[in-house]
Amino acid sequence: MTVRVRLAPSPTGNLHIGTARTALFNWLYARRHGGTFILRVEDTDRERSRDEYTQNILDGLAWLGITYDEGPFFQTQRRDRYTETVHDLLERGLAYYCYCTETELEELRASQKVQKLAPRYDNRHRHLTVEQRQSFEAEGRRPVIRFKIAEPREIRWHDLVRDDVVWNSRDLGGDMVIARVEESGAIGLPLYNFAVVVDDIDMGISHVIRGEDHIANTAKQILLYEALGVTPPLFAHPPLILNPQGAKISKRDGATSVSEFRAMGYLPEAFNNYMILLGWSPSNGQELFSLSEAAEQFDFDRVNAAGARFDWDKLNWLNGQYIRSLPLTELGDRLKPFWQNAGIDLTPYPESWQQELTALIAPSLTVLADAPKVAATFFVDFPDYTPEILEPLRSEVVQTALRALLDELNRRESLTAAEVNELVQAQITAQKVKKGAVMKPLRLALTAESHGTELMPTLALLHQRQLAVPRLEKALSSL
RNA sequence: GCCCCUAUCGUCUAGAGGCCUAGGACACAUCCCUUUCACGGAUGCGACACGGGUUCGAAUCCCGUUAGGGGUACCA
Repeated sequence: MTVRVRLAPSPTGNLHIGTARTALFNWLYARRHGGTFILRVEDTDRERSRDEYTQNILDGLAWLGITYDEGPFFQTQRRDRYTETVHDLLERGLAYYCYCTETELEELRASQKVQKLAPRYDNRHRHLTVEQRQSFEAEGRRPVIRFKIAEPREIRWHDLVRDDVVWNSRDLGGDMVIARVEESGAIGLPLYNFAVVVDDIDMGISHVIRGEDHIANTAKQILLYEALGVTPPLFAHPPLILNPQGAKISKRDGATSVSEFRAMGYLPEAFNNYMILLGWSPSNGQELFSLSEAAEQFDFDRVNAAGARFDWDKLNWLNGQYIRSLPLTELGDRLKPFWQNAGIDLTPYPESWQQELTALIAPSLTVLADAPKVAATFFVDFPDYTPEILEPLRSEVVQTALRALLDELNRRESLTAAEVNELVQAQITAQKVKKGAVMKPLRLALTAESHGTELMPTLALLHQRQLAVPRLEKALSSL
């Protein structure tokens, strides 16, 4: 079977993490089976669709490295096909004009609620006479097109993630609206469930892979396939990504769109890896893998049917793993926008210095955006010394040792971390002090911080930029 | 309300009737490395929701309960 799958996002918001994972599952499945991955933008909701969202979705997919083989197609450019199909259904008596007003429908639902019944359309306009239609038209009512849903009836399909799913047509809410009608009386824009089916048929989609929230739509769509005389595709409904509390993930949960994760400094490799792990696992139990590694064995029999909670800790861990596995030059490149964002300009410094800095801070990074903070001390002339911070420098031996070190530093213009280490060691031996007694005061004198990146390379990097000597002098003189 | 889906450590998961004294990863704790933090290494803590069946035997199959999630549009 030729695999043709699609991602069908609607441009009513930024690329959502759930959509991204659906994209991933589609992409992996296509890759695994040598199939085709199609991108189709579902922009029939004209009130909510916006071009900037389309752009955000395209950018997000590109950033993640999720490439598509066909598209992007836009539903608003395929109106003729929908109109044609609506006419076909109308002619064959499978669809009809419904003139109910919004108010009438609201009243219907309200009374159903009182009777503790499921809200649904009662198919009241299914058999309108010509006279009734003309009278509604004369009232100026604007109709919609509804597709007839026969009841009761069992609809079942074999879901690739949850095996057999059974639905009764009774629970579908009555005859469904498939298209609006324009003021001129012409068929207007189609509604989601209908447009999807027409598109999936036209595009030869073999597998519909989408979130669990679409399960109810599948039953409706299968009916449409039948009406159009087409064998439905196979369906796979992976579960939703839940927030840490176990509910549907929302804006309140910190971040929901791919662009936000990008801005926070997550690597696309790590983000992809994490999203796949949320619901799927390779047979060998491997936790770190690339997209292509996953594609080699991805299948729905290993996709969990239960929803997975989003866990920042694990994402952070993965991101750290990927950051540390990056070649230094590559990590340096990826860090660039984050330095820039923090107002730090690295260009005046030698490549070698930049690279040593990158190597020094790499173990401390969880996300790329951490870099400016971790490396802050390298981009100021002097840290903020206070009497409390410099307290450990008051000891006579410490001062002697630091002065000796200062003299040595003054004599050398540039030092490597290894040379700094030797130098410090030599001074410690010469001054007959304990290393532990010197290291902490040295760090404080250099950075005014008690914790930080490895001290010897830090000193070397500071000295290369002529910052170490003045800092030591200032620290010693402000005692 | 009604319909559908789901149910293994705090979290993500392995587990397709005996291999399970339930494995791994994250988190957490302790120790080691490092006279800092981080990284890294080691060890530990920690789960089959509950109740009935089926079976010689059930985390695995069936039913029910409970809990969670999703849906219930002239949104997608």
